[in-house]
Amino acid sequence: MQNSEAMALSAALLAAAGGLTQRIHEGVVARGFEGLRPAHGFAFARLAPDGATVTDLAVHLGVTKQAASQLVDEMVRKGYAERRPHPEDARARLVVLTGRGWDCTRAAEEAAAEAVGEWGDLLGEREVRVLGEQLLRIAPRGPVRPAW
Amino acid sequence: MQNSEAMALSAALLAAAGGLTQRIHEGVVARGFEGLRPAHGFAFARLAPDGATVTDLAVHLGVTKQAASQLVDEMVRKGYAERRPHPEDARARLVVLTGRGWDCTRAAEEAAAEAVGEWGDLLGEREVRVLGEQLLRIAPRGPVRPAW
DNA sequence: CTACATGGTCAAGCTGCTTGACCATCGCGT
DNA sequence: ACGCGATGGTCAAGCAGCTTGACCATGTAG
Repeated sequence: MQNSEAMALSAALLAAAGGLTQRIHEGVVARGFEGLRPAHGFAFARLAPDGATVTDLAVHLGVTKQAASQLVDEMVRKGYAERRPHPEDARARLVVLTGRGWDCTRAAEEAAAEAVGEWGDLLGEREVRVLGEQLLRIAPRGPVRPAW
Repeated sequence: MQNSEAMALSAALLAAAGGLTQRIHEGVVARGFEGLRPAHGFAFARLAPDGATVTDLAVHLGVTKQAASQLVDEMVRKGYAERRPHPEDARARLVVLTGRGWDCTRAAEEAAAEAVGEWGDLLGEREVRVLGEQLLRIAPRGPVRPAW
C-alpha cells in the first residue's frame, strides 16, 4: 500500500471520528443536556457500570488526577455525578452517576444510534456490523485520549 | 441495531482514531520533527498542495483566524512554513510549506503507512482497502475538528 | 509503630483558544 | 474617480483546561 493511500485512509478515519463526536455531542445537547463537552462522554463511559475513583478516571482519560478531579467537580456541580465514600478504602471516594447522569448516558446512546443508523442507510446494516468488528480489532487498548 | 451496539461501534471508532493519531504523532517525533502537536498535522494537510491563506486554514480547522495565525506563527518560527505575499491579493499572505515542512509531511505519511500496515497484518490488505472506502463514505465533509 | 505508598485536594502557572479592536486592501456602486 | 462596506490579517487581553508542586489522610509492609 502506498503512503498516500495510508494518508487518505487516516484522514477518512479521523474525519469520521470527528464527525461522529460532533453528532453525538449535538444529539446530547438537543436532548436538553447542556454544559457538557465531548471529553465528558469518555468520563461517563468509565463511570457508567459501577462508578470509579478519581484516579481510575485519570488513568482512563490519560490526564493527571487533578484534571480528573476538576472534571468530576464540574459533573457534580451540574448534577450528573456524585462522590460517595468508598466502601473499602476510607481514602478513596467512589464517583457514581446520578439519575440525571444515567439519563444523559442514554441520550448519548440514542444520538450515537441515530448517527450509526445513517451509516446503515449508506452502507447497509451488514456492512456497518462488519465495520464495527474491524474497528474493534484495530482499536488499541489503554487510555482513551480525548484530545488530539 | 440496538443503542448499545451503536455505542460499542462508536467507542471502537474513537479509540481507533485516537490510537492512530498517537501513532502518527510518535512516528513523526521519532523521525526528528519536534515541537509539533497532532493539531499541526491538519494544518499541514491543508497547506500541502499549494499553500493557503490564514483564513482558509482557520475555516479548515474550525477555529478563529487569530488561532490559525498563531499556529502559523509557530510553524514559521520552527521552520516548517513561511509567509509569502499573495500573488493576487495584497491584503492576503500565502502560507506555504518549507523544505523541512515537506520532509515532515512525508514523515507523517510514513508513520501512517506503518500503522495502517499493521492493520493489514490483522485484517488483510483487501479488508483494509474496503475499510478505507467505507470510512470515506461515512466521513463528513466540512472542517476537520482537531479537538473533542 | 514506623516508614513508605497511595487517594485526593489545594494552589499556582502555562498554553491554546476566544472575543474585541484595529489597520490595510479589495471591489462594488454611483 | 471616488466612497464605503466587506474582507484578510494582526495585536491585545481574557478565559478555560490542563500541568506541576505541595500537602494531608489513610492504607500497608516491615
